[in-house]
This record gives sequence, structure tokens and C-alpha cells, in this order.
Amino acid sequence: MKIRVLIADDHSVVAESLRYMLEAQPDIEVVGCVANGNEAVRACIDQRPDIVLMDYAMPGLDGTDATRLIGERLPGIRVIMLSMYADPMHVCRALRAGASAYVVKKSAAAEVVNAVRTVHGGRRYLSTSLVETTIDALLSDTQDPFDRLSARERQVLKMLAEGAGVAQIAAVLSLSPKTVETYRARLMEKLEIHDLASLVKLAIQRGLITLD
Amino acid sequence: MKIRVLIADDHSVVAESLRYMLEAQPDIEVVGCVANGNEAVRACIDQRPDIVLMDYAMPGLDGTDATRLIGERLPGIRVIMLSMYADPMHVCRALRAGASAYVVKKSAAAEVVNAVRTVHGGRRYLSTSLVETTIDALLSDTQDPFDRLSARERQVLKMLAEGAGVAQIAAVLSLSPKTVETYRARLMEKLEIHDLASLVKLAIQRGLITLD
DNA sequence: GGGCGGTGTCAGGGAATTCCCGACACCAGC
DNA sequence: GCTGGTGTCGGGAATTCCCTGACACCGCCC
Repeated sequence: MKIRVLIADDHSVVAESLRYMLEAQPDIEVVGCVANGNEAVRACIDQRPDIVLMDYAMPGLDGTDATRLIGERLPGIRVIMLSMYADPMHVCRALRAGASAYVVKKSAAAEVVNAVRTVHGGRRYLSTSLVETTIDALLSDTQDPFDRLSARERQVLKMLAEGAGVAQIAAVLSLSPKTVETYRARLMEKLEIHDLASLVKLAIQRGLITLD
Repeated sequence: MKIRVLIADDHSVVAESLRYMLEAQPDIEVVGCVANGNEAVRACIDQRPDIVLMDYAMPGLDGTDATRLIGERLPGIRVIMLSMYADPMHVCRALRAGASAYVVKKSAAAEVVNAVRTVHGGRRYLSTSLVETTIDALLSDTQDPFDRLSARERQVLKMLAEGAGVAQIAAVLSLSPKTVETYRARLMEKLEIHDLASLVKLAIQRGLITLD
């Protein structure tokens, strides 16, 4: 009896290629390819796969939400999250939603096959490159580090991401530039971010600022 | 004689899966998988593929820059750009850089195979869903400041937006930090941008980098 | 052929900023 | 009452930024 896998990825080229790769394995059978979370849930009900190989980022119902739904309605089906993001925040989000495994797209294709077999055996799987950082994140910080920022820190983060310099922020807030520097250092440490570019990206992701 | 294809994609899972898919075709042979633009150029010199299947968004030297380099040094090799972006701006950038084809990842895997055969036959290929919008864009051809950047400037912009500092960029590109500073100053002047945050936003809008 | 503009490469030097150390006061909670 | 997080600042060294040249190469146009 082969392991029955459903593939969910909005990029058909990728989904179909994964299908070729998995079907080259003697013990794996792909029962279908779908392009978003809704279709994944429906296909799970129809096809009853053993495992869903789920893309993290999809339009509409995304990988995390779909995983949560599948976990509620079809607890026997395990989800392997496939994602381009390697940072612990996304990994934790996926695991909390109920994913049994998380594989980054940068890893070797063999890791996907490993994940399928491991998860089918009832265990969890994490891309080797993620194990350490993820465990650290789970131990040190159960919540989103972003939520641990103080109001001042969040305010400074927003202004930094809008392009303001320390001096400018200090002027607007009527503070010493040194104080603003402290905020910046502290918020960066909390977020484990050490360059302005990543800060801007985070601010966009969190809706603090917009792309206009 | 099979069509010799090189695959360049920083997501190994995707690259290796594409390999399985392409090698299932009787007339196609994959000569290698690489993970960034620099490796792609080097592999082209070593392996002399007929076609490079190139991911558009890669860290370091990206798909467009690599295409331009390949076009200069190895004019016999054709490039098929594989991208998740469907808007005409990205398509035009790729075509101007010398790509022979542009396939979006949302399209069917068969489109990739079609593209390989079409391009090997000396013709161009565009994902069917792109043809109309792309022609419109090429006709209306508006010159925005972003297109006035030189290759070096665009490369530096990308790395800056990825969070690298001047010293780091200089090390990666084997240049004097002073040179990199010049690029930064010039590109900022051309774009009329004077803070890093706006630079990051622009890079995201233009698809040079992704939110991760 | 000779300017001319754009590009790639680099340097000097002062101004500005960041980074890495503290420091102290306040307030809440245990 | 002590401990931890926050808000507020400073010193001084290290680094980066900014501006101003500089020069060589290349393609283009007269």
C-alpha cells in the first residue's frame, strides 16, 4: 500500500513537478494536485489522502488556515508545510496550526521525500537547517516577538520603516536622539533583526506601513 | 540528440522537481541544477546547455542579471525565465535582458515543456495568459527611472534591500567599499530616493526582493 | 578622429550615525 | 524590598554616509 499524497500549491508548474518527483518514489502515490486551500480541504474530503504536501503561501485560503481546517475536520490527515520562508516565526505559525512537518524550498528534494515517510510513520519532520533556530524560538519565546514590543518601540519601528532617521524621530517625539537609539537597539534585539531592510519588510508584513 | 537544459532556482526542492518533470520527456536532458545567477553563468561555461530554465527571483545575482551576462558571453544559449510574477513590467524586464521566453509558475507544467521545445526551435515563448498584456506594455513603453539603472547599480540596490551593508556588498562583489558607495549614491540619485526604507519598498514593488 | 556622456572603478576627509558600553528613575509584581 | 521591564539619557569608539574629485573605458555622434 503506497503512501497517498495530495499536493496543494498555487504554482502549477511547481505542483506538477513535485508530482513527477514523488511518483518516482516506489512507495509514494500522488492522488491529486490543487491550487489553493479551499480546494485542498475539498480534495481531502473526497480523496482521503494520507498526507497533504501544502504550500505555505497561497492566495485565498492559505496553507496555515487550510491546515487548521483539515486538522479539525479530518484529524487522520497529516500536513507537511512546504515554504520558502526559513525564519522561526513562520515555522511556529505552521506548527501551531497543526502541521506535522515544515520543509523549506531551499532544501534538497530528498528532504520532501524524507518528510513524507517520516510523517507517515507518525513522527514530525523539520528541515535540518531549521531544527536549531526553531527549538530556540519555541523555548525562548512562545509568542510572536513583535507583540513583545512596547508602545514606544513600535512607534519608533514604524517611523524607521517610513524612512525617518534617528534625529528626525527624536525631533518629532521631543526626545534625545540617544533615547531613540536605545529604542531602536532594543526593538531590533527583540525582533532578532539587525538591518534596516528587514525591519522595513517586517513593518510591511505587519501592516504598520504600506507600499505606496 | 536531446535538448540539453540547465536549471537555475534557489529553491532546491523546486529545481530538483523540475528536473524529474523534464527528464520524463523523451527529448529533454537536464545537465544540472544550480541555485543562483553566478552559478548559472559558471555552469553555462562548463556545460554548454542549449537552454537555461532560470528562476526570476534569486538571491545575489538574480535571473535578469544572469540572463544579461549569459547573453553577452554565451550568445548561443537561450534563457527561459520562470517567474511567479505575471505583470507586464517583470515580463518586459526579462525580455529586455535577453530572455527568449517567460513562463509564470501558475501555468501548467506542460507550458514549461512547450517553452523548452519552442525556444530550442529558435522561437520565443510566452505563457498564454501573458501575451496580451505584455504586448500592450511593450507598445506603450514608458521609461521609468528604474530602467535607467545600470546592471551594477541594480545589483547593489538589490543587495542593499536584502539588508547587506556596503562593506558586505563590496566583499561579495570583490570591489572597494568606496566603489559600492558610489553605486549607491548614483542609484539613489537616479531614483530620487534618499533613505534606505524607500529603497526597500521600491525593491519589493519591483519584485527585486520578496517579503521573507 | 575627437569630443562627450555614461559607466565602472577608486580615494580623501569631514560629518553624521551607529554600536557598545553604561546609568538612573519609575512602576508593577512577586 | 527586590527584580524586571520600560522610558530616558550620555560617552566614546567604530563605522558609515556624503560630497567631491579622479581616471579609464566604451559607444555614439558630428
